[in-house]
This record gives sequence, C-alpha cells and structure tokens, in this order.
Amino acid sequence: MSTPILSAVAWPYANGPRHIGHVSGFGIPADIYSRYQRMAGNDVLMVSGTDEHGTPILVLAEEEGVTPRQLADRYNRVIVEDLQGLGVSYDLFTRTETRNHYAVTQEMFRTVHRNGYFFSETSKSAISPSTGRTLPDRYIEGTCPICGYDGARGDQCDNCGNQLDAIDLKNPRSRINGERPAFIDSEQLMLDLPALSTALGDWLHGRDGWRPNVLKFSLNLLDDIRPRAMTRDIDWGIPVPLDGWRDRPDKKLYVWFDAVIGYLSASVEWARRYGTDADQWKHWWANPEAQHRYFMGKDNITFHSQIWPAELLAHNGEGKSGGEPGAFGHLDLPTEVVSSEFLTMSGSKFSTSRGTVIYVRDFLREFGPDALRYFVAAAGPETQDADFTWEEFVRRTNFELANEWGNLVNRSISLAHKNFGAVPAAGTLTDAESALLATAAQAFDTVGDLLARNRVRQASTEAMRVVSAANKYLSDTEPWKIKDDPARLGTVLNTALQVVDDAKTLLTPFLPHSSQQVFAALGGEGVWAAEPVIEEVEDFDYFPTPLEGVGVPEVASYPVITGDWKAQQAVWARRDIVAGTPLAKPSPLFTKLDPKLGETGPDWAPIVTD
RNA sequence: GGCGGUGUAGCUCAGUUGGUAGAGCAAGCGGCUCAUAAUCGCUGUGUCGCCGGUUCAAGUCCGGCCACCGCUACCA
Repeated sequence: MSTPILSAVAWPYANGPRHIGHVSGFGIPADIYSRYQRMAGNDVLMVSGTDEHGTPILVLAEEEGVTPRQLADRYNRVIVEDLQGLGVSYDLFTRTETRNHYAVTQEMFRTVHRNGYFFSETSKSAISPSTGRTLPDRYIEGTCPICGYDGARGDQCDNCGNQLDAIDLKNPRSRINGERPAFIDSEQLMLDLPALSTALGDWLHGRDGWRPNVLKFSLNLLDDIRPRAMTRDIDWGIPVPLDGWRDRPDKKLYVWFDAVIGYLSASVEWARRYGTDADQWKHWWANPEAQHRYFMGKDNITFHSQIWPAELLAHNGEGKSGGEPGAFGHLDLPTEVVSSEFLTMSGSKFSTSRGTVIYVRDFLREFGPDALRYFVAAAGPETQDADFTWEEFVRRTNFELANEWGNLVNRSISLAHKNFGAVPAAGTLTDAESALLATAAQAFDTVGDLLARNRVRQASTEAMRVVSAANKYLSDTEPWKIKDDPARLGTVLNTALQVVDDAKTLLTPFLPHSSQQVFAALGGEGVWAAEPVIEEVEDFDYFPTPLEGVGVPEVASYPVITGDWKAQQAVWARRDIVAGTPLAKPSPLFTKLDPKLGETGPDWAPIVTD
C-alpha cells in the first residue's frame, strides 16, 4: 500500500548562503521525513527551490552593482551546493526565475482573478521617488512620533517598542539611499481573504495531528483576517497577467504570492523533466489519497497555513465567490503544516552582523553532513527553540556518534573479521539473543511511527536505544572470551552483526552517508542510501498558456538538485544478514573532534565571549 | 500592545488522560579489555519559578504574579 506524499520544503531566499539555523528548520527535518517515507515504500515527491523575487534581492543587487538576476543566479547556485552537500534528497530543487514558474504563477493568478477573489484598491504607499519602487516599511526610518527616538523604523520603533505607520514618522528617509520617501496613491490588487475565511476555517478545523502551537497560531490568524495586497510597485518579479498591468514594468506580483506557488510549479517541472509523463504531478496534487506535508521555520507559518491555502481555495472556487478551477483542475490543500522553531546560537538568534552565524558550507567542509544532521535530529528546534553550542556538538559527535554507534560497528565487525573473516552462521539462540533481536525488530515500528509523526528527536533517541542494547549485549556475552567455542561465538557475532545492520537501517534517515558506509562494511554492494546530485538543466516553455508581460526571463540554464531515489536499496525493515559474506577489517565510521573545539569553536566561527 | 512558548537534579532536557519525580552528560566506585582509552554495571542530589484555588491526591487542572524568549512587518 503506497501513499503519495508531497514533501514540500520551504524555499530559501536567494540572498546569501544558508546557515545551520536555516537548514535545521526545514531542510534536515524534511529530509529525515522524506527518506523515511521512501524507505517505508511510499511515493514521495520532495520539491523546493530558491525564492528570488522581492525587495531585499533588488536592494542587495544594487549595493553590489549587479542585476537582480545576476545576484539570484549567484545565490541560487550557492544554496544548491549547500543543500546538496547536506544530502537533502530533493526530487527537484529548482528556482523561481524560470519560465515554467512564471507560467504556473500566471495561470494561478488568472484563475483566482477570474473566480473573483481579487479586487483593486488604491491606497497611500511609500515609494522611492528616484526609482518609483515600493519602499517597504522596513526600509524607512525616521523619528518616532511617540518617543522622539531618531532611529525608528517604518513598522516599529526599536526604542519604545510601539508599532508605527511609516507615514507618521517625522523626517522619514530611505534606508536604501537616504532620500525622503514619497507617499503616493497606488493601485494594488488585493486577495480577498475574508471571502475565503469560512473555507479556511473549515479546512483548519478538519486538521488533526498538527503540532498544537502551529494549529493554534493558524486559527488565531483567522480572527482578524483582512485582504492583502498581492502586487507591488517594483520592477523585479512576475508580471501581472491582466489588461492594464502586464506591460507595466513598475508593477509585479508580490513575492509571497509566487513563492508558495513554487510547490506546484516545481512539481510540474519535475513531472516534465523526470516523471513518466508531463501530468504525473497530478498523482500528488489531484489525489484524495495523497498527503501534503509542508516544512518550514515558524516565521513562515502564516504563508503556509493562510495565504497558500487561500490561494488554492480561491483557485478551486471554494470561497464565498464560488468559481471553477482553471487549467490545473482542482488542487489539494496541505495535509499538515510542520513548523520548526528556531535554532539559536549560544542563546541568541543567528546574526550575520554580530558574527554569530555558522554557514552550512563551512560546517560541511570541516565536519561533513552527518554530524550536523544528527545534532539537529537529536537536539534541534522541533517544538521549541533549541540552542546550538560547540560544546554540545562535540559531545553529541564524540560520545553518541563515535563512541556508541561508530565503535559498536567497529568492535562487532572487528571481532567477526578476526575470528571468521566473514559473517558467521548462527546456531541455537539463547534468551539474550532473542531479546536483543526482538528489541531491534520492535524499533522499526517505534521509530517509524515517530518519524511518520515528525517526532524526530524522540525517534533518534529510540533508534540509539538499539545501539545501546547491542553494546550491552556484547558486554554481557563477552564474545572475546569464547574463542574456543566457535559455534557459540558465531551465534553471538551473527546476532551482533544483525543488530548492527538493523541499527544502520534505523539510522539511515538521519545518517544516510554513514549508513551507506556501514552497509558496505557489512559486505553490501551498490547503493543503500542514495545521495542528491546537481544537474545543469535548460529552462523550457511548455505550458498551454503563453507567458505575459514585460520582464519575463529568457531561456537559460541553471543547476537543480535531483536524485535517483528509486535505485537505492534502503527499505524500512530488517534485512537478514547472510552468513559467509566476507568481512574486511573495518575503519572508524566517525572521526572524533578535539574537545578544545567545544571551548573555542572553529577558527571560522570562534566563540565570542564578551 | 496582540498571540504563543519556556521556567523540573551542577548542565541539557523527558514527564501521555492528576496518584508522594525521570534520562543523558558531568562526578565517584567497580567489571571487562573485542573495539576510535571505546564499553557495561552500581552510586547521589531536586522547596518541579512564586502565591492562591479545585481535589482524598497537582510538576500535571484553574486564577493571579514574576522572569526569560519567540512570533506578530506593503522583510522575505
């Protein structure tokens, strides 16, 4: 029985390399879940990409003297490398600057518009007079009208904490170029969220199994739901496919309108590139049996439990204004929004400016992917903020990965190699063997159930419990003392190796790279756990409706992450080891870290003490 | 301001539907020596933030308070 599972992973913003806080919120949890579901035999489609529109990229590009497209190209590639290096098993990791994504977004927009869920509204909006672009409140500063503090931002005063409207600031100025913003009448298209609130509420109330804080937060959003502008005065983004709008270089869709559509456009792109047919995405999107799980940090909940479901409902014609689905047909809503909290760095948020930031690429270069994956699985921000410290990282790596797990692999295989040169056969089992084998077999249910419910921390603890049981078993049976009884020795080592193999399987979602090594060390051939690869692909046009408007990207090549997950042998079940399989002398699975690292941090991210 | 979270052994944290508190680390002792000086066993400690309430019984429910944190934005 195979369930289609859409694993929808938050789209990282292409304004810089990823730090470990980012990937602990979406990439690693989503990957652990997806790898487990594939092993359990389900049809996983895991999609994401870089999110590349919006003001921040425009501003950063200008600071660096490049075009927004050049900046997006650069960070798209950097982020692709970060995530591939971490072993995140996307079926497709793409980007929003593709003709495919523009086409899918415009089709969604047209359908939502035709169904009557957009209305036009003219309101005061801050723009930069020299460029004509929207100046988000965040980018305006001035004197606080309440407390007189001069560094107040357009949305909030950091001094007195009051929320502000940019138009009320005294002496407002642009943080981008210092000029005085102009407040002009500007027409925007508003998504009629109130017309969708009943449908949203029905959908939310039908959810179960969500993390309680996510559901509660989402329900609270319904209480004061208001229309939201889905267009901006900006010349970077997706043109609005409407008469009077499509040819205006200064009006684009709001970045969040198109970013969440990425889940759909990436699925469509995947089907086109790697599916059995171009419509295969419907196996996940138009299928009552399918489950959709969205993974993100808590700052994104509102867009995934309100804006995106609202867009889908509006597209399907399921709000107060009615309507009919467009060319895509009826699209399914999220089954669950799985939100992580934040990973903090020695108690405070990661901050590029304060230097309290650890980049994924630096981390991978020195420690490899599995140590970070394990830390996040065992101690990550699953239901509340979690703190990363180098001391704790060293402890988890040295004691739990190297001593308990790595050493179990090493001692078991060493004993078998020295005494038999191969996997020995088992004879009559005693209660000790039966109990250990039962513990390991039971763990497939326990850990699997926890992973299916995204209880990753507890799942990793339960998987490691098998490792502890095996270490205890070896201490109890003392195989090194029974060399004169080869039959009994063989039974003990066969049992130990079987449980090592079981543990390797149980740990595969967390530690795919090292599980692959253990698989090979036990005589396995080929790919146990597959790893993602980067491919250069060419953009394409295929969607029935043509692209509209100015500023549409040219056909270009770009890197994507994908992988041949069907080719891997990993299955969520005991795999009986085969007596007689030759065993080589093992080499350590994990390298221990210098304990001093816990006190100083690495030189590229030293621990700062004030 | 609104919403939410956290406050339990020296440290990091578990504690489902209420029944006189648990795990890992650290510390001490012992076993073992196959293994990356790894592993296994044994040994403590707690006004469960504060005040009050419900109850035969509260870390666990209710009210209030204190402290810390996060989210809340025409940032993404």
